[in-house]
Amino acid sequence: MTTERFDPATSDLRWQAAWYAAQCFAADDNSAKPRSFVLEMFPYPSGRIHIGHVRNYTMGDVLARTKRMQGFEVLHPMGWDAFGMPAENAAMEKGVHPGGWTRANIKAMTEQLKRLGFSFDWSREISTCKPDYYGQEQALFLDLYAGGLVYRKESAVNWDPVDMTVLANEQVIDGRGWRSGALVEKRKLNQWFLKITQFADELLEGLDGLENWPEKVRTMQANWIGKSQGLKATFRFPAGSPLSFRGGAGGGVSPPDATSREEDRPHPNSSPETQSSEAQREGLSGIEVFTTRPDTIFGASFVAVAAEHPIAQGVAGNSPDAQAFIDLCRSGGTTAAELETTEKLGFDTGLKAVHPLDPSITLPVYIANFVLMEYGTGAVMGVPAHDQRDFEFATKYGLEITRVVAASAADADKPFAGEAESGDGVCVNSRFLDGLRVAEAKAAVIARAESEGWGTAETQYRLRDWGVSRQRYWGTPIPFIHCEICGVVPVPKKDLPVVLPEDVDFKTPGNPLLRHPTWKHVACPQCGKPATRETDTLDTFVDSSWYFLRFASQPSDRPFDREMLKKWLPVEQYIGGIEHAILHLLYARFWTRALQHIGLIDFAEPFASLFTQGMVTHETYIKETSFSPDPTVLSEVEGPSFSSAALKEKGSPSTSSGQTGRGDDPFGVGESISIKLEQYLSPSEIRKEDGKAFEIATGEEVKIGRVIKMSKSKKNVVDPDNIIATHGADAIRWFMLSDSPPERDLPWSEAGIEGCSRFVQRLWRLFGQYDANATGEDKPLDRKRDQSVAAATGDIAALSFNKAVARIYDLANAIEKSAPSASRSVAIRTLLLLVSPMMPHLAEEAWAAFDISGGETGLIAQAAWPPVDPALLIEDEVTIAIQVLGKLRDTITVAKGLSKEELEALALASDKVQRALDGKAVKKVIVVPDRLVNVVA
RNA sequence: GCGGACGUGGCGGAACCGGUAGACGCCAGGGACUUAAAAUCCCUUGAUCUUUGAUCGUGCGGGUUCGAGUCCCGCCGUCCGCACCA
Repeated sequence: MTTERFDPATSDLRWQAAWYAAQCFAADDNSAKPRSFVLEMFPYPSGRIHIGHVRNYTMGDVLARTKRMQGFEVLHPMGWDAFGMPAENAAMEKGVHPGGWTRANIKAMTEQLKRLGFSFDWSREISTCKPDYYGQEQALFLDLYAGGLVYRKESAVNWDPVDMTVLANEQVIDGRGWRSGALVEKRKLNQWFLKITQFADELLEGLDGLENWPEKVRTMQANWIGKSQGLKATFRFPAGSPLSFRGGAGGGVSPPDATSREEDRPHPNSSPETQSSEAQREGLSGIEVFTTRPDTIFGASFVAVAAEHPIAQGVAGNSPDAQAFIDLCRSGGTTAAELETTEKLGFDTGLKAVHPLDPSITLPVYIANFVLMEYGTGAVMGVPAHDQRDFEFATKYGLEITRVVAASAADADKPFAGEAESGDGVCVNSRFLDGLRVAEAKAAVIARAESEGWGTAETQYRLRDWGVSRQRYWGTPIPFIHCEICGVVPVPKKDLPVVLPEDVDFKTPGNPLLRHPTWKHVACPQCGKPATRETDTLDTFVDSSWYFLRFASQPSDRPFDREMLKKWLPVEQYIGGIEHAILHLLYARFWTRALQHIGLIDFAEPFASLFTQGMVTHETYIKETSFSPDPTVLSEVEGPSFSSAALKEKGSPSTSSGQTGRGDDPFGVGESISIKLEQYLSPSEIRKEDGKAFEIATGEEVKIGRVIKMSKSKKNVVDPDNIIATHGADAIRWFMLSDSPPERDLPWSEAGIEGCSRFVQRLWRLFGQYDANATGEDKPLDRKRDQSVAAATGDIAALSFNKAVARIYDLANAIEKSAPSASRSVAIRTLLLLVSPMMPHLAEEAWAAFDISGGETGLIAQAAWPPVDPALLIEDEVTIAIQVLGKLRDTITVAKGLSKEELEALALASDKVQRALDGKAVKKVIVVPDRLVNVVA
């Protein structure tokens, strides 16, 4: 072997094999050492590892390796989130089996991960698509069912009539299925739900204890749960004015939809069944509203209900105008931009509602387009003075705007500056509430409502129960059986796992489980009569809601070993992308609490610390081609096929202004039009020179675009395999840790990876200078060494890898500049240990090749982390900044620990200080020992 | 609209608790070595000026302080999340 250069191509594989042979990353359940569970979010086996994975797993690996060296028993596992739609799409497009496709991807990606030298305990590998995993998931699902946390109900879903499947909201684009392009229908299907709302409060309050989670994630989850407290109040209809639509000419519109709201979001701690009757009653005697501002109740000037509200439906039964208005509401868009500009519209039903605190006041009842059926009671009291939406509505329809909250009593009749005032203040024009602060008034109104029986304190959540049914093949079969006699019957645990049949076909759209000739036919476990299996499968987010438990223990006969979980859980450090801030992390928290609730585990929160890493970004390369269009092409430019092909119109006004320009002068009679086509080029098609980019094929300069997340459509992706082949695993790992703080985006660059590669070689040369027999002491280098260890250790613990990297560069620079000595050899050995978690292959190679191990046998992966001598951390000399009036004028290097008087004297003795003082009298001198002296003149 | 994060050289970014702004890396420039190139090594590198030194400089405007990138008040901008949530 030559020691001239480090050769990753051979070394990487050699040490990966050595680690495997020594089993040095297998976590010992029975170890007496302190434990650490380091976990990165497991990947979906899409086919190839991408650079984001590399960043994620490098961070976790550095942490895991460092912790091992520091004497921890580390659990650092890896697995596969292996169920999901891409496998089925591949099946449909390429005619391969989802299972075969997934397993092939797992195999390929496992090789890629191993090639990067990650210190995973592969003996604990999990694939969620294997029956030994999803079978235990079915068992847990049954346990949750037994614990009352699983229920079934009819619910509206997005149904793609072409693909014959349910689509998630994110998969519906402009009302069409993302794959088929078919108009999506709303369908009512019986679906399985998990009662996450029962834990809404717990999940919210639990966030306070998650101090080692990013504030951002905690905030996002809190917003998602969306707790708001207020009053649910009934505004009854006047006596003697029964609702005309009840049983009236309008065809007896009973309010069947009255139940829809409650069905969509069952209230915490109450079953869906009790809610519907409650809701039905509500439609009769009055209108139930929810408000977070009961203090403003005397400012109410109308009541508004949603278009889907039973009262609106009832009115529509008698009034074509009302029906037309409801239809209008439904046609409105729901995108942010549309909502921003949509005018508040209402339809006066002619109905009146009585103010609960003063029967002499009656309020008009409107159907309004801004009231949502899905939230609260689907009806609001309109208080224009203190709610912006109500304000706009009242302004449009000439309704009264009564101020009931003001800065002070003196402002009781202050006019409004064109908008509602939603802030704090004191109540005015509010009778018994006058003078109370908002918070006091809220309590007073609620108390009154409860004592008089027209309302109750109410907490509303934005969070809905978690619908887990998917009409898909490639997922965990929901372990239930439908029997005509016995109803819905759980599969007995002894019959688990309910295994997915392999012999399915994807030639026709829809769920293959539904069409399978035999699979779904079973005997009812209760009565033994012919019955059918549930053919829905579980949302894949269920799979990832408990996989961390399975990593800690994998008994074959139950989901986990409770005692083993006590040893390893919660996960000490979880690392993954911010894109999972809500769904995955909320579901995993819920699942953990649910398991604790039903008594299966002993902790409430799964992840003690969470770290969300930034994305890897890359600049884009844009080739602009101009051409003069003929009319047929121009018309195509407007079409979706063109605009979706990464094309933008820019530059010339006639093209960028689009429709308007075209209307009166379609093709720019007075000037020639050129359209700029923008086409993205991939980094491999580019050569860079002096900060400019050129297309290799043509030599033409191309525009360097924004640095953005790597994506196929922008072609700004780099393939980890190519980088490993060229530079080795350590260089790419080093790049992932360098420069950018790990929570921020990391811009990938060719120059950057080359720099990393050079540093790998530079370290190799430096390690080659190790001389076990060198003598002599180098005190400053000793100090530098210990300071570097102390700092880097802290930086790694804080996941500030970029800072640890800077410390390592710094130490390497210092060693290179130093003369041979025993200190230098110790420093080289220390440096090697410090970089070993980051560049493990180089470290092992040098450890062995240059005999740096110094008597320690075995791998550097098993060596001890370098110790720090606290005495060496203390400098004996310090550089003192000398300021005059806060401006730096001089620095002096003195022995540490000089007294204030000595420092003051030294500062005043400085020529530079005297020159800056220019004869002015010194008023006072501020001395910060061992830091600075500031002379104030 | 609500919530959150951020704003420092050509670039990525350092800077403990208010105490020498720009560590470390990249890019760039100059030099050494070489027949040459690569590789490597050394030096320079915030701006300006009258350059042994001075002035300015952490998005903008104020303030507190002996001293502010850091604290306070008011703006501007960028990014992210949520959104007619009553």
